[in-house]
This record gives sequence, structure tokens and C-alpha cells, in this order.
Amino acid sequence: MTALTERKKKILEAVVSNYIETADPVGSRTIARTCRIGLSSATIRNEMADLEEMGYLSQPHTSAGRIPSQKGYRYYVDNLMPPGGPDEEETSAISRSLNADKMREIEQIIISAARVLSSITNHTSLIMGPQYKRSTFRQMRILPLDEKRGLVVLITDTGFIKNKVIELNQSLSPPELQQVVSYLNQKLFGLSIDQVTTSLINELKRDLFRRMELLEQAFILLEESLKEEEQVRVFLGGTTNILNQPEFKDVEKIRRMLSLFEQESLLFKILERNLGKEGVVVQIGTENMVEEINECTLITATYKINNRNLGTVGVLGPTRMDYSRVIGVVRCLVDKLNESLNS
Amino acid sequence: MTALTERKKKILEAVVSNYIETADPVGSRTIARTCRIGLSSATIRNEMADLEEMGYLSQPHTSAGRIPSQKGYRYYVDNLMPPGGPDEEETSAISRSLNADKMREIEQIIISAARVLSSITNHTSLIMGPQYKRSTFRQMRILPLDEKRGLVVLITDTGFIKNKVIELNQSLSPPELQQVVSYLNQKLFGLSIDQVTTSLINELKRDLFRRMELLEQAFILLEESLKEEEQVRVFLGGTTNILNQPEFKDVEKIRRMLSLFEQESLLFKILERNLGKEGVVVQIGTENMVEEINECTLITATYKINNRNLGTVGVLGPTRMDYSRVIGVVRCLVDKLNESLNS
DNA sequence: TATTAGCACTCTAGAACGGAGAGTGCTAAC
DNA sequence: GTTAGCACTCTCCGTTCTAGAGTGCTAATA
Repeated sequence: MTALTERKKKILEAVVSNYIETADPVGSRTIARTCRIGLSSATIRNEMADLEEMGYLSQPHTSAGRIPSQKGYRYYVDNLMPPGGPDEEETSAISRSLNADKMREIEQIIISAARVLSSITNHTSLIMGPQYKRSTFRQMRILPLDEKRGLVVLITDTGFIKNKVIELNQSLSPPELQQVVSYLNQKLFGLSIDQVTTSLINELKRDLFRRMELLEQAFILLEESLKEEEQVRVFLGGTTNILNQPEFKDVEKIRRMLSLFEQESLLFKILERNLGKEGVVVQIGTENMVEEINECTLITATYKINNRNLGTVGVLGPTRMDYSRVIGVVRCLVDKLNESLNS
Repeated sequence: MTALTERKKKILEAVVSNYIETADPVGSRTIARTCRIGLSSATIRNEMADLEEMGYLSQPHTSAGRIPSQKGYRYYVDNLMPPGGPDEEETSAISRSLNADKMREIEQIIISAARVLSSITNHTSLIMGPQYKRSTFRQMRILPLDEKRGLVVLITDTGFIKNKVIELNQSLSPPELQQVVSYLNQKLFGLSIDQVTTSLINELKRDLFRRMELLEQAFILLEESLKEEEQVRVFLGGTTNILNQPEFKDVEKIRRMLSLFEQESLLFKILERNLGKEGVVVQIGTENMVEEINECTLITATYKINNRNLGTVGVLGPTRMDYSRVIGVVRCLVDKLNESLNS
């Protein structure tokens, strides 16, 4: 793996940036003309042949221009890419959309973020909703609704609020209920939701059971309301943006992409894998290890609440995307999102 | 507008059902062969020419077969359509998916309904989430979170639970807060959320203000948490199903449909217009009065909780759809949904 | 009078063809 | 090492042609 000469770098950079812009295979003549490198097309042809042999470029067919290979994009992102990002107007659009009406509901903020991200990048955005499991138990309440039912409210340190209607054991008097609830609050406070596992609950149950024999029912319910929270939502923005990309003019490809978007659990896995990685992560083509998006690039970053990695935001588009710009936008958005969520 | 002869009805029925099945314009020969009406293709040709003149059929071009016009479909639905609906297996699939784990969260049930509806019909399903405004106020609680913030919980008779984090006025002591809350509960109980308008709140505020002068803050917050609820969610299922329809093999059409699906408020308007209409409503082509779905048929029905019309469920597909089947499925689904929500 | 057989006509979809244009690789000259 | 020149390849796009399906009309038939 020898390093590229300066000239090869220049040419590779020219091919990639040109192809990003036009989506057409780029020929030697084009490069000779556009970037005023003092070389003839023939020389460039030779260099391009080299670059192809080394795996940075490829040819759709003889007598077409070259397009970057996955390796070519990777080299571009790692070494050649110019700095870029949102301009002031876009930056302030991001800020505005996240702070509008100083909304307090996390979900609203996330949806808003997905929307602005897709509209600025012109790609599809995906944002993993905050992960409940990584939060810390803060308090629990039970509100009686009527004779038979009650509302369990769980609150975490990250502002997550979960409620669930439960059947109440009739034999529980309000004061008894109150007693259980405050006992639980005391015991569970500060534990991460992950730690509030079934086994811990069982332990508590045994402990409490000795003193108050009526309350089994209540525990089953707490257990249930925690268990169910496994599923985390993924919010999408601009799913139709892929239709604007010339590489998706084939209905069959569109179908595959869109049906991917309907599989929330798969999207979740894709995003979760990048949860907690430092900075902005770029996964080009097969690097993301998911067959359905082998022809796409995924750019992700992790957002935090209370200094915990709670979720991932990402942009999905064709490998031919404006890397420097999108990377800059994602970075900007995550920063603002962190500000907004931690204020 | 003279009535159709028996023979014309038979032929129209044959054209429509044939076209629904094959998506190809149907010719006179086909009809002469398939439905064993004792007539030659020439006779059928004459009758079809009549039907075209009367507006029930149309021709994509000379020397193609006929396809039903909007008027033709309408006549078919009103007069000719055979009975149809889900088979036993599908019926039980609907039941199962709505009762699974006897889930109590309305939203979960609705999502589940959207999913099963689209998978059985092979079309896109849209379901309007339950309309908050049409519910009745049941009770309100305020849980203190920390020194500065509290959680307002509103509960309606239809099982709708809304919570919102609010800034608490420091000068409110817990007992004072409690007093306000119970006052409000007493005053608002049983009113429809629609009735709890800003003006009523203002009135209460004046009333209460005389007695307790510190609590203005609390009212602003109640007001806010009600106001925000305007937006109602629309849940979609099977949005990619339209890609399977041959009438949507054009990328441009797909784009228009899909971007319609991203406009939740428009979808909401479409569904809301049919809220409360009796039975299953079929709107063919331009009948639905929305330009974006002029080439589609929308089949809707209203579901209820506590005997109130809370939301609309619908199926959207090309005008060429299996009417009797889809109508039957929608009817079945709404019945089960009502059972499930009111149990 | 209603129905049918026959036939000429129309229109589309798809295959076959051909030329223009873009780009390449190679060779020989600079 | 670089460049000019040239033959070659491949795609794209418009044209032409044919097969096939279906029609409308006319004349014969029951």
C-alpha cells in the first residue's frame, strides 16, 4: 500500500468532487479543463488508469469516464475532503427549529431535528429516540383512575416519562398503595433502568413480601411497565428525498429502500451499533455491514442527555453524497441538540 | 339517466372485475370467453360502445380494450359488486393483532391496526389517532419533579393520557398546589376538552384569583398543555404497497404519493372530513376532493370509544382495487377495533 | 330486429438498426 | 515524462418495422 503522489491525490479529488456534483462518470478531458492542473488529458488518462488499478476508481464500462469506488470515497473522506458545513442561515435554521417554543417534550425535539436535518441535507435522516434503558430511575407514582384501574407514572433523570394503565388489585387500599410506592421510590432511586431488572425486582418483592403480603399484583405491574420499554422508536425525515437521487431512478431499488424504512427494528439496530462512538462517524457502502444499504453512506453521531449517550442521529444517502457538507451539518445538529436537551 | 339493461350490467360487471384482477384493459373477446354469457364478441363490442358513450367505460386509445371510468366504478360499487371480505383466517389475524397481550395503550392498538390492515389489503392504510378534543376531562395531577419543575398529567374518559413538564412557580408550596389542582378537577370534570377553552380557563382563573392570588402561573401551564394537543397523529401502514401496483410504476407518481404521506396535517384533513359518517365510506377518484389522490380510492370508517366518534381508519389504493374485499376488511377491522377499545 | 361473422383499420409494444458522441488505450513523437 | 493523434468501444437516442390485440363497420343470418 504505497502512498499516493500529490498529482494522483489531486486527480482523485477532482474525480470525486466532480462526480458528487454531477452524478456523471467523469472523463479525463473534463478534469483537464475544469481544475487547472497543468496537464493534458492523456497524462490524466494514464494517472486515472493507475488509480483504477489501485482500486480507487472504477469504470461503469469501457469508454465511459471513471467513478469513485468505495475505497476512493474513503480516501477522499480521510485525506482530501475540503472543510464544509452549513452556512449561517442554515445554522440558525437548525437552532430555531430545535428551540422553537422552548418545547420540553423530548420527542417533539427529536422529530423536529429529523425534519430540519433532512431538509438541509436533502437526504433521509434517521434519529433514534432517547434510550430509556440508559436513564436513571427517579420516581414512580400511581394515580388511581377508577375502582379498577390506576396509572403508573415513571420518571427518569433524563426527562423520560413513561405511563401505563394497569389493573389494580381491589384489595389494595390507597394508603397501602402509597406505602408500596414510596418504598419503591426509595429503593430504586438513582439506579439505571437497565439495573432495574427482573431479578432486582424479584429481590425487592421477596423483601417486601415479608412485611406486606398483599402487594404482589403491584410488582407484576411495575415489571410489565419496564419490560415493555425495550422498543425504542426511530424517527425519519425526508424519506422521499432518495427519490431525487439519480441513482434511485429504478423502482425496484426504491422499493427496497422504502421497505427498509418500514422496518423500525432494523433501523434501530443500524443506529444502535454506532451509539457512543466519538464524533461524527462515516460509513461508506459495505462498511456499514447492512446489506440493504450497501449502496449508501451512513453518517452518524451520538447525542447526550445528562452526559449519557442516549441516542444516535444519522443521515442516509447514496455513496455519492456531499461528504464535507453533510458531515458538517450532522456535527452542527448534534451540538445544538445537546444544548437543547441539556438546558 | 336511463337505467342499464340487465345485459349491460352483466358486461359492466365483467369489465370491472376483470380489470380489477388483471390491470389490463379488457377486450370484447375476453369477456365473451371468460364469463359465459351467450353472446359473441361483436355483440359485446356494441354494448361496450354504448357503455362508453354513457360514461361508464373508457378507452386508453383506439384498439385497446376498455377500462372502467370513475362513474363505472361507482355504479359497480353501488349496484353490482358481489359480497366479499376477509376469510376466517384473516378475520382471526385481525382479532389477534388487536388483542395481543391485551395491551392497554391506545396508540399501540392503533399502530397494530394500521399494520394488519395494510398487510391484509395490500394497500396503504391510514388511521387517525384518537381525537383528544372529543374526549372528556376526567382528572388532572401535578407531580413535583424537582425544585423548579413539575409534571402535569391530564386524563380523559377515553383513556387518553397527556403529560407535560412545566416550570413551577417557586412561590407555590405543595399544599397550595394541591388546592389548585383539586379545585380544577372539581370544576372541569366531565367537560369535553373542546369546552375547556381558553375563555373558560380565563373565567376560572378570575374566579380563583380572588381567593388565591399566587397561582396565575399554574393556569398558564394548564392552558399551554391543552393548547398543544391540537395536532393529532396519523398512523400509516404499508406505504410501500403502492409500489406493487402497476399504475404506480412511474417514479414521478410515486414521488407525489410518498410526499403526500409525509404531510401529516393533510392526511389528517382527509381523514377528518369523514369522521362520524355512518358505516364504510367509499370515495372514488375525484370524489374525495383532494387533488393529490385523484387517481386513488379512499375507503374509510369511523371508530368509537365510549360511544364518541374518535377517529377514522382508511385504506388508500388505486381506483382499480378489489372493492368488495377491501370494504369488507375495513368493516371487520373497525368492528374489532371498537370491541378492543371499549372493553 | 337483434345477432354474428368477416375484414380493414388503428394503435402500441418491442425488436432491430444506425449514427452521433464521449471516452478510452495505445503508439509514436516531442 | 508528457503529449498529440488515432482507432476502437460502448452507450444513448431516434427511426423503422413487425406482430398482436382490439376496434368499428358492413353485410349476412336467424
